[in-house]
Amino acid sequence: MNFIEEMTWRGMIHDIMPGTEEQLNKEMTAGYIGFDPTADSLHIGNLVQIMTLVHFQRAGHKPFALAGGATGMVGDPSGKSQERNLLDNKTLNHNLECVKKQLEKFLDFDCGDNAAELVNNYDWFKEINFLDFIRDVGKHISVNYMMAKDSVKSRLETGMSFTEFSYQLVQGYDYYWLYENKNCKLQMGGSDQWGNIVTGTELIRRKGQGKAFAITTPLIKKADGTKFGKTAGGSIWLDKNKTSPYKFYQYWFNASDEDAANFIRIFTFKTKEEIEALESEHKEAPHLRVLQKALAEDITIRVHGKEELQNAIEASQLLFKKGDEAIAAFKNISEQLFNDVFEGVPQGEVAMSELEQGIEIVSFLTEASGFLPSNKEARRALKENSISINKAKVKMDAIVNTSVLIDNKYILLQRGKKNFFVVKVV
RNA sequence: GGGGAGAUUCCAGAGCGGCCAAAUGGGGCAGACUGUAAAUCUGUUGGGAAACCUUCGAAGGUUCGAAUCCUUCUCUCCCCA
Repeated sequence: MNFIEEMTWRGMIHDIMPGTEEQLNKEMTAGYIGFDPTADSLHIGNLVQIMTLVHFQRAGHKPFALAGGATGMVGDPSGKSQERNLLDNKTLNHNLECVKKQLEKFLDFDCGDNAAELVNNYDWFKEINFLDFIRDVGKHISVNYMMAKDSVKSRLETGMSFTEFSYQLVQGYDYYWLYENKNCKLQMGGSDQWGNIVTGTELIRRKGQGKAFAITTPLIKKADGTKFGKTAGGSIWLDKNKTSPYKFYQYWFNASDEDAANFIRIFTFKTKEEIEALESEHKEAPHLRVLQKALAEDITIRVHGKEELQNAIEASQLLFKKGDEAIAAFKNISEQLFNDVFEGVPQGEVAMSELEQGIEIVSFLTEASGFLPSNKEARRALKENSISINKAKVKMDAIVNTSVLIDNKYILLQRGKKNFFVVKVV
């Protein structure tokens, strides 16, 4: 199966420039995707592009991952309704380093002819001065053409700086440069990048008299219409310090049936047969969530490794066990495992001396442990019957004392099904 | 430079000088139903046990009383030059 076929059945192709498939079938082709250093970590939205590059490499082509040291300084207006604030150089460089490190984890940089390469567009842009750029590059692209782009058109009402307006030319030049210097004939990216990519192929056609191609991936959507990769707490990051492996695992595990079926095609390398088998298994016994499980395991292991996955699974099992079973499991846990398992779960501390005297539930939930922000919130939660201590629901008038200690050290607090909090007694 | 519009609680968006901690929708959280799913229904969504306290871009002022009136300032948007 070739690259295009692979991408097609996985639902990862949104738009493709005519002639692309012929080019890919003809020879080993170099292709690239750009990543902007807007944060100090990539998030799971970028994972689509990463997977695309990996598929590309697996199909025998040569992938380039471009870190946008230069484009990051300008700011891509695509999909943005407002002018963006520019990052200062220090932040930008820090972000760039972090992003580079993450990208290196996914691609094979040492496999001969089609080994992946990492490039930074700042390396060629730092040599270019403004006058040369507007003479040699700007001359080939008309303002009319640039204005016709969606990213520009949609901003005509609210306004847009010259800086952001120029963005497509800067990105276009990247493509041109890679075409000239690395024989790169394909650029891929999210569907919002189509305009920018096409400016590049246009530049290659006019300035380089060459032919270059483009593929975009669809914007990933969830069935309920909410944004993919975002939770109330923010993005799901690939950096485990920003999103713990436990949370990361849980994000995928909690995917709806419909989403899980789409995600497993996009974010794993499982074959069509494997996926279809999983799907029918899932249909037989939906409550087992085999689809979500397979999805979550596959991605977590690739991003965080086997060990972190194990911890995430153990934490999940422990936290979602029912009643006595959970407590039993909890009691047997070693301190080491406890720390690993609950790394991503918020924690607080309470003094043993206080606990011995007994603490009224409301103040235990707030001042003593720091689980909930205010007494009012605590009362509300108790009224809603949503608070559990060690998996058992508690009432408004409860007094917390040493009798609820697990292993003489911990208390597991919980609000609702999914919000956990560990109190360590010191 | 000239003219106009606006800034409200997480977001959008109402808001007669007293009955406004502030309508409504969205989002969030929780409960029921489940499968740690979706859909649906219900409750809740500044702090305080309460009296009451702190909030409606900022600072002053008028008033017994201001998110609502006045002054200045800051910021945003639109139109004209």
